Amino acid sequence: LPELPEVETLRGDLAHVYVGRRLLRVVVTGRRTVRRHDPALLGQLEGLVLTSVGRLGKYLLLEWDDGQVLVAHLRMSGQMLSAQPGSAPLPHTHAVFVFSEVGELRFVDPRTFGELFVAERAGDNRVPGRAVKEIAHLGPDALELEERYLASALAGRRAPLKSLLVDQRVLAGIGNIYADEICFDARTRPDRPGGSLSRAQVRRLKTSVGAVLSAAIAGKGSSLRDQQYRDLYGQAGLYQAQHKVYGRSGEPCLRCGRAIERVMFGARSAYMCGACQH
DNA sequence: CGATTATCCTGTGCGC
DNA sequence: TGCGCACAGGATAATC
Repeated sequence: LPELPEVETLRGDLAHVYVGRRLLRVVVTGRRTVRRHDPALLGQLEGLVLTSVGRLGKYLLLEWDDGQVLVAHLRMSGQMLSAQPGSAPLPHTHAVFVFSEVGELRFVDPRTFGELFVAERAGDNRVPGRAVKEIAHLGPDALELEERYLASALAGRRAPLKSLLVDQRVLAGIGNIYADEICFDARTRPDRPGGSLSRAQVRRLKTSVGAVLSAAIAGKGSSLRDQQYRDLYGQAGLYQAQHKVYGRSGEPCLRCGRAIERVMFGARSAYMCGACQH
């Protein structure tokens, strides 16, 4: 399940391989992959040179030399894979981008929740994605989080902290796995009302957001048992070995030894230690 | 605002 | 060994 660390890992690899290369051809075969506009619009990118690869939250922003932006979201099962032209495509390959010199970029997505669309940049482009109106509702990127903003975003909120952390309008980039890991690192219960955190707890939470996400990026993201996250080269991430709570229901807390529990709220679950998270 | 439910979808892994 | 089904959850919308 790609969240910020996985998307950031992919962003770096995409930039490394494809920036400066010319897009020769685009073929979209997925019926649902481009759904905000006519899939044929992707054809407008043919002949352009990729100038940068940005990221806002879990959205990838591939910018071209005429100002267009190809926006991509992997959702649950999307993958972007480099491939040699002529090699056998994986099942569920929905789009293929053929580049000069460096081969193909393939969009593979079994569950078809992922999407691609072309946007026009408009206005402020200092922060990647901010000039794309389709994702204007996103809060600040979780890696750019400021303590003052976090404090104001949580103030007065009765919703569970975890619900706020995974709300992309509040903060962009955090999903189910890292919300649990961040709450554990901050020693804060995920089911606490967001507005109940003290100033010191907000500060610690802010630190944990940065620490957990940075460590996960260093570990090239998390690949769970379903292996749905793969990097550009088809490799699994490494950070799952460092998960402290996610998926560890019943196993001992690495801090205090108490069994990790799984608590439900709404239709979603959270993993936490009932002894050292307050 | 918040809580809840549903929708999209396929691979996996469990119980029987 | 095989079948059926619950489950996984990111984003969004609808309803109360």
